[in-house]
Amino acid sequence: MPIAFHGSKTERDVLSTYVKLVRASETVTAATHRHLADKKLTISQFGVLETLYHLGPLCQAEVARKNLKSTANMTTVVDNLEKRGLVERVRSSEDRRYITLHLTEAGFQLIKEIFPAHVQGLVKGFSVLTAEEQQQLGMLCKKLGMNQ
Amino acid sequence: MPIAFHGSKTERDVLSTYVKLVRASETVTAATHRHLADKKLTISQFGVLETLYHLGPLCQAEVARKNLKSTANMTTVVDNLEKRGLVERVRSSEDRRYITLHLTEAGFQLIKEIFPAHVQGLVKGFSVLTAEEQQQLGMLCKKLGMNQ
DNA sequence: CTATATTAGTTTGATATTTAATGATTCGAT
DNA sequence: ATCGAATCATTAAATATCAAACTAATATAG
Repeated sequence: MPIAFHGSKTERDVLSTYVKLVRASETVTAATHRHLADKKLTISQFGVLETLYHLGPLCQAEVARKNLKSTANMTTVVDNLEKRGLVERVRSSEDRRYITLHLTEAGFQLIKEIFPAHVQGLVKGFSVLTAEEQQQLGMLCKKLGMNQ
Repeated sequence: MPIAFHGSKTERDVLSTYVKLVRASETVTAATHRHLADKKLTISQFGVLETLYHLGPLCQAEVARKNLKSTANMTTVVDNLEKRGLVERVRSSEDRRYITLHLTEAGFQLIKEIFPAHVQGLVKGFSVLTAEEQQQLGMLCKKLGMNQ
């Protein structure tokens, strides 16, 4: 017995918009990260490498915040990147609670090599929208993301 | 040594829009699903219950498709829902490859109880946008999601 | 100064998630 | 009628993910 949702129009509209938002995000993400499999990188690992590539050495908690992840999760992801020799952990001498993450030479070369394809994938994924529509989408998403 | 990204304007704009899209999706999702912790439900478990609640009994592969997940993942999530007595697996007699998922009475009561709060959370999350902006956002996301 | 609070990182325990391989079943084309 | 392709579900192995509890280090209030 299917139970159709009989909320108000506002509620039905919000549900519909929400589903579209999540699907758009996940569809574009899946498509643009598909090429990462070739390099045996997960999306999370790519996120860490990209963060360090563009922002330079950062402590784990900061990388976690930028990637919307917990510090516990960051421990695991960094463990796996470290095993592969793509990042290095450096304990800070000023404040010994902090561990600064650095790209190794191998990590730097890898992210430098794959980042352009990532950007091209995004450009292709967003090409169904005009520049103006993309700008509009960004503005609306920014409002949503800043909330809470 | 931070490496600023020096792509074309198009590339920089796409990257910026993409980050906002993902953040919007994850921010709204996290906020609206926070109350699930009270019921010891994960987001994925909620997704399955909600799908069955609104569409009626479905086979696992169908539920997986609607939630953008793999069938292997669905096996795990359903295992955990079944352990708690919230769903039942029924092997189809017509085509014995299929397993139809049914909400149990307990599962039905649970999703019926928590769904309104879920919708209210979404309404609140989206309230930073006008109805027209939400409609616009949905339209743009739909285009993105349909691609690939 | 000392007690308390806060912050960074880890560990543990549980669930999620994917890919690849496998078994069971059905479909389809010859 | 049968062989091969396709589909559904499961398993295995690896990684991800979070909350909660914990350690270590620093900051702050009294």
